[in-house]
Amino acid sequence: MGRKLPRKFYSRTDTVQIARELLGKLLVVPDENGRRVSGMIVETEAYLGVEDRGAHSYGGRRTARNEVMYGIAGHVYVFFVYGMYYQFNVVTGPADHPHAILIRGVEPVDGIDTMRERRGDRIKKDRDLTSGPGKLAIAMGIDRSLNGADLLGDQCWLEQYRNIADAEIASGPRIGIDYAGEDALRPWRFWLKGNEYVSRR
DNA sequence: GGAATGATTCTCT
DNA sequence: GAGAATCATTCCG
Repeated sequence: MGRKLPRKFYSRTDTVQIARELLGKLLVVPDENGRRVSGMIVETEAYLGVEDRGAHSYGGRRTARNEVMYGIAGHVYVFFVYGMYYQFNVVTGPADHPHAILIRGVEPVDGIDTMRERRGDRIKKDRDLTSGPGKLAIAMGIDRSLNGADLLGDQCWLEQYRNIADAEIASGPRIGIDYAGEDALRPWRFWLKGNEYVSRR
């Protein structure tokens, strides 16, 4: 069992670099009985604050929903989209530097039976448990109650897990932000080449 | 107050 | 590959 990544990991200003480094880290969210449910991060996307049309904080937009993006690095930003899915993000950089990284895919490590229960019987292949941001939120038990949680606290956290070589990492445009114009083309999505739990390949 | 829409997924065809 | 599901949040008036 690893130990929690330090605040310093999150508070650096280069969010794109942090998004790369999140690959291979373990996301741990204990269940209601305190048992570990975890997955190795295999896909991330960086959202770069005020100058990124794809980000909720574009142009300095600051609302009740995205308030935690403006807070201390190493906290969790959870929001709800499409009337049915939660998205799990990690806040990076200094305060008032509203950057965040979306976790889009994890490979199940601990508590895979719990994940199967949460996802329901219709999920036949384990591959479909956590290969997408909405799916992994369901499987990991992520909802609104985690919004604003501290990754150095006990509700959820990240641990060192596997070392990833640069050659294993691929990058490309982010998903689902066509409205962002030029910024939709920026290669700020990262994933582990060939991993089954990447949302789209 | 009301209308529009989204950092998605699933189910057909 | 298209269309539905489904609602909190945002923006405008």
